[in-house]
Amino acid sequence: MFAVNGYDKYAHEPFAVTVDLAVFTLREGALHVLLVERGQEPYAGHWALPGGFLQPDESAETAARRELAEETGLSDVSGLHLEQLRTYSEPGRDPRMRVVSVAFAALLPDAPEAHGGSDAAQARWVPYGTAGPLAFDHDRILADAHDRVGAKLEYTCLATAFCPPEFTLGELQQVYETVWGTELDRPNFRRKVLATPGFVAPVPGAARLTGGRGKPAALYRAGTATALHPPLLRPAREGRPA
Amino acid sequence: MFAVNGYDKYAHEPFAVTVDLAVFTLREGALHVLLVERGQEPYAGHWALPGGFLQPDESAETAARRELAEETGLSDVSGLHLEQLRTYSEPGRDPRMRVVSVAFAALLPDAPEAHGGSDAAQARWVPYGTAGPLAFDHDRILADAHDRVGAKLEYTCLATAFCPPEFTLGELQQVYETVWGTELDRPNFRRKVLATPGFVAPVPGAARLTGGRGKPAALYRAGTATALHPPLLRPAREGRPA
DNA sequence: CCCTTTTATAGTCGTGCTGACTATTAAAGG
DNA sequence: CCTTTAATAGTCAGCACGACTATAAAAGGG
Repeated sequence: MFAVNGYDKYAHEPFAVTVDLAVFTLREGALHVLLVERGQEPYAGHWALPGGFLQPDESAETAARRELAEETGLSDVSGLHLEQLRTYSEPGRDPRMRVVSVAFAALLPDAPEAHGGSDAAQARWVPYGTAGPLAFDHDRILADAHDRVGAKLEYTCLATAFCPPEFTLGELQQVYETVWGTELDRPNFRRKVLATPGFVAPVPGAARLTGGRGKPAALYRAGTATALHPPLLRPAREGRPA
Repeated sequence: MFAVNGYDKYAHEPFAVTVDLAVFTLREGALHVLLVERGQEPYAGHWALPGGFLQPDESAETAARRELAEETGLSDVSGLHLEQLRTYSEPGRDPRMRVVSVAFAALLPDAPEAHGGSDAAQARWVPYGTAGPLAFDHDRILADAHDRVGAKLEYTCLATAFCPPEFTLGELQQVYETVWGTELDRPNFRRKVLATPGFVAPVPGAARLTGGRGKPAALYRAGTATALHPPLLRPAREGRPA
């Protein structure tokens, strides 16, 4: 039996607990999200965020990383950035049963072509914003994830999580521009990043020559810092002061 | 029976879902937290964060607000700031059973003397940091909540949630100083707050005269803005550049 | 081989936010 | 009436940031 005497004055109901993942990557200068196509009702044929049930012996973080490995097909997801977003628990969010879902955002430096992994459902990278209405409340979760990632770019070193181990400052700037949907001044961005200790570390003598048409760019690695003091604020939108 | 056919390839286990609340207020210039004393094992006699089980027909937010009303004894908690922190789901966090807990932070402008509410367990305001080891993983939850609140003071108008409907700029400054544990320059704080449109709105002709010894301070209400652009950054600690 | 294009990198200049500091005003208390 | 206390006003320098210009180093085309 599930009930335990003397825990609280309320009898407690059991809930199904799932994890849902908003997995972001940059492909060809555009922000992409990993989606799976649902094969069953409800929302059969709709796209949804990858996810699955929490198993008895694992935490939500462990389950999220397991699902991430399964859906992306990557063998090693241990170094990837995975961050808990929030938990969605509205009673009607799954029409069949009561499901409480812990949502995560994951950031990938490069996108291997998605495949179903061990699941039958196919997974696909979709440009952010082009997916039609997603199943359940996944539109909301995805929008919340995008907001969170955009906000964390301002005051953390999160942007390097989108980049391969060695990257140029131009690639790092593209992360900001793509996620924020704005353009940044290149010399100013460079000055700001280099002036922040621990944000990036130069790779001595290395330069990216592959296919570039202009002057080869110096390569950098992610530094040891995690926070940005002061933050790298995104440009104020119209109607917003300062 | 709880299982539903065809949901996913995994058989899913049921979990108990609770909400835990880190309720903060300012009493006599010090940050206080609402704690309850446990009467039963495990952790009998230890202090713990208030909380309880999620009921079948309510979301975590609804449950949190219900618990907040019960534990504080306040009749109207609808205007209080309540914010989801994150979800704690490590398998061993409750020694008896598998419990997934959605943690919230709540901010109160003024602290009514706590009482047990409808619960038998007594609730008490405790200065932040003075409580001994809390039950379960509640020390971690409380520390996470404090971090979150401190960080959100920087870039949101959250500080007004600690203040009564009408407050002075000195009281608002005390919120920052108390939560951050630092002192701020009064003229500079004033300049910054007044220069941020929508942070506070003056109450025309009103001044706080009660008991004050110096010049009476003008009264303000919370403005319509929610975010601070640019943010009000806390002073850099030693060893931290910029 | 030169010239254009492209991209990275270097530097300049002015504005505005901020920290540190001083001065003034308006109350209470002895 | 003078001191104390706290709020409010104002000053000044440093620096971060936006906007902008200039130079360097590659590829490509005639």
